[in-house]
Amino acid sequence: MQNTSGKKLSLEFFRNGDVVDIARNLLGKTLYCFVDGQLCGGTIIETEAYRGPEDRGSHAYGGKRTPRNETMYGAGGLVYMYICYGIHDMLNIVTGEEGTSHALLIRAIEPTVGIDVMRIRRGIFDQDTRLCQGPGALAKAMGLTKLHNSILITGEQIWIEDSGISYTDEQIVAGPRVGMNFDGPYKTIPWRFYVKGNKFVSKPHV
DNA sequence: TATAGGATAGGCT
DNA sequence: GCCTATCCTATAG
Repeated sequence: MQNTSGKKLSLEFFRNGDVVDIARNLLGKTLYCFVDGQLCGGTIIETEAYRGPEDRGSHAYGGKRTPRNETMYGAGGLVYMYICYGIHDMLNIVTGEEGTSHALLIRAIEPTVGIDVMRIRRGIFDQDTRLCQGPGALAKAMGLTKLHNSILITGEQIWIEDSGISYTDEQIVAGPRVGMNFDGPYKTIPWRFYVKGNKFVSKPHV
């Protein structure tokens, strides 16, 4: 087992504050997963916020509640996973108090631990920047699937640590979220955050 | 019960 | 840049 000497983020981190702020604050934190006996991890460098019932882009838009998105209504700190386009698993973290439905999507990390395992899972051996570049790729590299839905982000399988990395406002880009196929203010609201110039950020770049 | 479509990624033109 | 795999989910009938 490799060193993960940072401070594990508590449930309070995800329960207090606005999902948009939390998504932004996660940049620079380290995501770890221990799946199939393999430890993988990396620096979070791209996130998106989905702000509950008001947000047209959210699965919980208008207060919609179905078996798929039920996890979003749980207390902050739960992992919400679902499949997109029938192929890609997406890693989200629920925020806020129980009964609210805010969540953030982790879109990309810069791998630092278990890179060899990620290469095998992804079948990519010559371009490490692609290993976790995009939400579907990230989940695959980390070994995460919808089977991990509704587990805690503070457990033994998946957690986030503060390793002391922080970015200034000038190092963070806030732009429109990816894949918003509808009209209205939430189509372009700048709730996608990423580290400027980082080679591991997913396309499209703003 | 049927069917349209999606918070993507990779390969091809 | 465009195309589509692939399949679960939501929604309508």
